[in-house]
This record gives sequence, structure tokens and C-alpha cells, in this order.
Amino acid sequence: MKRQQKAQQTRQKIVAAAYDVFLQNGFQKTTITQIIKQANIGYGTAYVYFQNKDEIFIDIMEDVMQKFYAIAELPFAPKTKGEAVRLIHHQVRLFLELAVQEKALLQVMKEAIGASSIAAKTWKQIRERFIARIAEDVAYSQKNGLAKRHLQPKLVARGWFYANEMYMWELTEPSVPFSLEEAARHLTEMYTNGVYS
Amino acid sequence: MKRQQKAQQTRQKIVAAAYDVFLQNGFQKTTITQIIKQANIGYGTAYVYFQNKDEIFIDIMEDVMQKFYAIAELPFAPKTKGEAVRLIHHQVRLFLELAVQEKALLQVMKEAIGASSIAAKTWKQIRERFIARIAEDVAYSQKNGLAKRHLQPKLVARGWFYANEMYMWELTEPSVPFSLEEAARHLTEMYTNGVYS
DNA sequence: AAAGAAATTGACACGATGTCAATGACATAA
DNA sequence: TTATGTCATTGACATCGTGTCAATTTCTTT
Repeated sequence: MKRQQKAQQTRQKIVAAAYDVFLQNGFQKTTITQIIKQANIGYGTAYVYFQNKDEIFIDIMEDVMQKFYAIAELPFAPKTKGEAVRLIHHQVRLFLELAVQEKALLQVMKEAIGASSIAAKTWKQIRERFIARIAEDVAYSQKNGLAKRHLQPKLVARGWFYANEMYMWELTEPSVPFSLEEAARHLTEMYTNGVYS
Repeated sequence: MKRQQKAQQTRQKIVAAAYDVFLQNGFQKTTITQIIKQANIGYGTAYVYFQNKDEIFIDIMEDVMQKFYAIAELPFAPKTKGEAVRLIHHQVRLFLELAVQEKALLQVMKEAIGASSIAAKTWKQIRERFIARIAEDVAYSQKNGLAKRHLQPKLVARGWFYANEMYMWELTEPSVPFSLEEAARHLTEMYTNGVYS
């Protein structure tokens, strides 16, 4: 059984080395040569475990995705508008805080999403998962008479997540002209006033 | 004076050829070789007029930018909330319609913005121009008692534009799960209910 | 310990980039 | 008209990154 272990270990060496190099050089400037050098393995070895640079990055990306999913899946069952506002504000904060916490990796992710179609696809999955979940929450609120009924949950969810996502990306930039707290407050307020009644 | 004319003509040949090739192959797959071949010029010539592929694309990008700017600068001086809603809805429609109209180029632009830092910078300029202009409109509405005064115009403008922008990108995709009109209506309604009083 | 299987390797072919010395084409002055 | 300098054009070249694959090393099994 030592054979497979060694192989897995090599795979891990690649991912770990890639993580370092990606954070150091960004997505596009990173080369396979840099990664295998950092991992102390031969050039061809990288291609045994991954198709290309993009695939290696996806591996890294999926770790953070889990953290995002956890926030997306938080329970949401408010009885009043006030409670809904509080829950939403809390969720927005968690979302933006996670972005700031993982700032370095998210910067690389943004670059990767732009440059690699596989990375783009992966991110789109996260997004649609969020939107689907938010749409559920909106529908719930509508059923309970908390939210305006004539709006389509899916379209509301989409617009709402888009605003959040863009604020998130903005927060990963070196200098931002606003604070996380301000962003969370404005997002929540605009949204809840616009959709809840 | 024929000297400069010829040079300008060559430059234009490059841009025109690049436009074709970019639309055909997308941003990343396009190579200098393809462009100079389409333009019927020598390889080195492209580098006389542009630093690289990115610079050529910026030239093309700036044409469409003008159309966006025109929409951003539309006059906004409503006397009532109803009038504001109508103006905003109209502007959103124009914005999204322009996106659909220029769909092919916008798809390439999206790719370029992701892959090229120069293109990203250029797009950011458009965005900030929009946000600055919207912030003015919000401030105007607040002064005239149409909009909630405790919100910061710049943050409101940012969130609002982000939602619009993402819907715009979505509308350039091959198949979209909603109509332009639905998107415009929901955007406008969520926004005006959230910010106007 | 021999044979087979699995893991590792780096040299190679290929394609794209950006540079630059050489060439070609035009304008101006004699 | 010619000659001379200037500007425009060119493609061969050096460089770099990619992905492949035949050869080699390392382990496992008999």
C-alpha cells in the first residue's frame, strides 16, 4: 500500500507548492516550472496528476468554496421583518468577512476566473448555488407575508447576490474607499427596504 | 503628407483586422499572427503601432465605451418619486439594451477584462465614471427629499451599479434564464423601493 | 532475485511573443 | 532628375512556456 501513499503525497506536494507560487505570483504569471521547482519534483510529474495549471488551481479553489457554501446554507426562517433584516445583515457580514479573511487567495481567484474558463465555470457554480438558496429564502419570506409578492424570487436573488459579489471582490483589493461594515449595512438596508414590506 | 496617411491607414488596418479576429476567436485565442495575416501586413508591423495584443484591444474597446458613457451622462432631474422611477427604469433599459446590442463584443470584453490587466483597468474607469454619476443623482434626489437621507450616495451608487453590471454580463451569455425587460423591472423596483421614500 | 507494475523524469517538438537589423518606399533639396 | 535622408515595413531570431512520451527508477509481487 505504500505505492498509493507516495503518489498521493506527491500530488499534495504539487498542490501545496502551487498554493505558495500562486499567492506569490498570481495566476497568470505562475508557470508549471515554478511549481515543480518549489515542489522538488520533475517537470513531467505535474502532468501525471493534473491536466494543466488550471486544474491545479481548481483543487486549491475548492477548499475555499466549502467555506462559502457553509455561509450560503445558513438557516433562514424569520418570523418578522426585523428578524429577517438581522439575519440578512449577519449573513452579509459573514460573507464579506470571509472574503477579507481569504483576501490573498480571492485576489488570485479573481484573476483565475477571468483567465481560465474552468475556473470561471467553478465560480459560476458557487454563484448559482448562492442564488438558488437566496431565492428559496425570498420565496419563504413571500409566503409568510414578509416580502413583496409581485417580485420573482429568482430575479431578486440574482440582483441581490450580484451586488454582494461585487462588493466582495472590491474588498479584496489593496485599498478600498469604504469599510466592510458600511458595505454590509448599505447592502442590507437597500435590499430589505426594496424587497421586504 | 502622404507618409502619415499611409501610417494611419496601416494602423487602422490592424484595428479592423483585430476586430474581426477577436470576435471570431475570442480574446485569449487570438494571436498577433492571426491579426497581421488578416490585415495583410508583416509581423513586426503590428509592434510598430501597438505594444501588444492588449493594447490593440483597448483601441477597440474604447469605441463601445463611448456609447456607455452617453447613457451614463443622461440628464436626471426628477421632481417626484414617480418621475425618478421612470427615468431610472429608462436608463436601465438603455444600458441593458446596449449590452444586448453589442453582445458579441461584450463577450470578448468580458474575457479580456479577466485576462488582461490593461483591459481590467480600462473597464474600471467606465465603472467608476458610472458610479460617480449615479452618486450625483442619488445626492440630488436626497436634496430634493425623494431619497432616504441616511444612506451614503457613493455606497448606494456602487451597489446599484454592481447589480446592473452583473445583469449586463449575464445578458451577453448565449442563453439567459430571464428577459431584459424582467431584469430591468426588477432592478428598478428593488432599487427605487430600497433607496427612494 | 527476477519480472512486472507503477511512478518519475527531462528532453523534445511546437507555438506564441517581442526585438531588431535590414530593406523598401517616399519626400525634399540640389 | 537624382541623390540623400527619413520614415515605414518586414520576417528571421532568441526566448519562454506548454504538453507529450520514451526511458528510467522505484517499488511490489511471485
